[in-house]
Amino acid sequence: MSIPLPGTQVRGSKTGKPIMALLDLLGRTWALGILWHLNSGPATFRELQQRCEQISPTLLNTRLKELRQLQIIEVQVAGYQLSQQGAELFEIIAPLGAWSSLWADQISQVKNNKQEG
Amino acid sequence: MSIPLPGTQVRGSKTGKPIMALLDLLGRTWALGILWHLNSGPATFRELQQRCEQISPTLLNTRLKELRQLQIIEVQVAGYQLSQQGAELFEIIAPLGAWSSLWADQISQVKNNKQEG
DNA sequence: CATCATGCTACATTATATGTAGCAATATTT
DNA sequence: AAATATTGCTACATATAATGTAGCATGATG
Repeated sequence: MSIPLPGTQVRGSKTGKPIMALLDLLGRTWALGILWHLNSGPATFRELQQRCEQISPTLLNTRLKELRQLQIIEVQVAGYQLSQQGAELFEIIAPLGAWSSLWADQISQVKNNKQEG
Repeated sequence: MSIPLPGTQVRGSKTGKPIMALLDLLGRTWALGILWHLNSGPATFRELQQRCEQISPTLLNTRLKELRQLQIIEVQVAGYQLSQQGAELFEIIAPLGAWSSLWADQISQVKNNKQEG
């Protein structure tokens, strides 16, 4: 898959708008997950693999290349880590954690009500 | 693809944590895009297709089913629209718009510097 | 110099996405 | 009321992406 560089045509969108490039990038398997799991600190390739529940090395490497080229993550002695921009991006999506818990409660409630009624 | 119901095993993750279900869901092609484009108001199937740059009906329908089952969007007389929960989810990701613009600027700067040097 | 860990690549298999055609149902026009 | 148009979608063939396992090259360690 080609890198969703803002300003260029990306998967599913022809407009070149930055938001579309970003949504393409984040819409790829495990992209959000890698971001999420990198927030807990730098990690080597194999450790990141573990954090991401044994994601296949093929996919991990593909996503890492994309995220590096787009300057969301970077490599330092400590291993892969969020770049400054990546950290800012994480701050935006951080509330998804809390939201997802409420959402899970909500869905199970509805399920249970349906079972009861 | 099976529906990433929080509490169950989802694509790429075995833990069942709500956040992993959510990241799986949002990580599917056009899921974020549909959310994004629904924020501008309810839409019929064909109008939503247009907003999403002629996304194929097959994929649109697949995503809509998932998002409905997970109570992020709902269908009313006006067509498809964000549910209450969906609107809250949108509020979380809304800042991605501004972030992506800064990001695009940043990336093009670096590109230009490389060309110059 | 043997052993082990790391960061990957190769490759075959399976799962997803894309794109076009078109159908059934309802709404609209003539 | 017959013809036409629009809508919401399904079917299906093709193309693209993800998964999973094996293992190689490199550098560190005993």
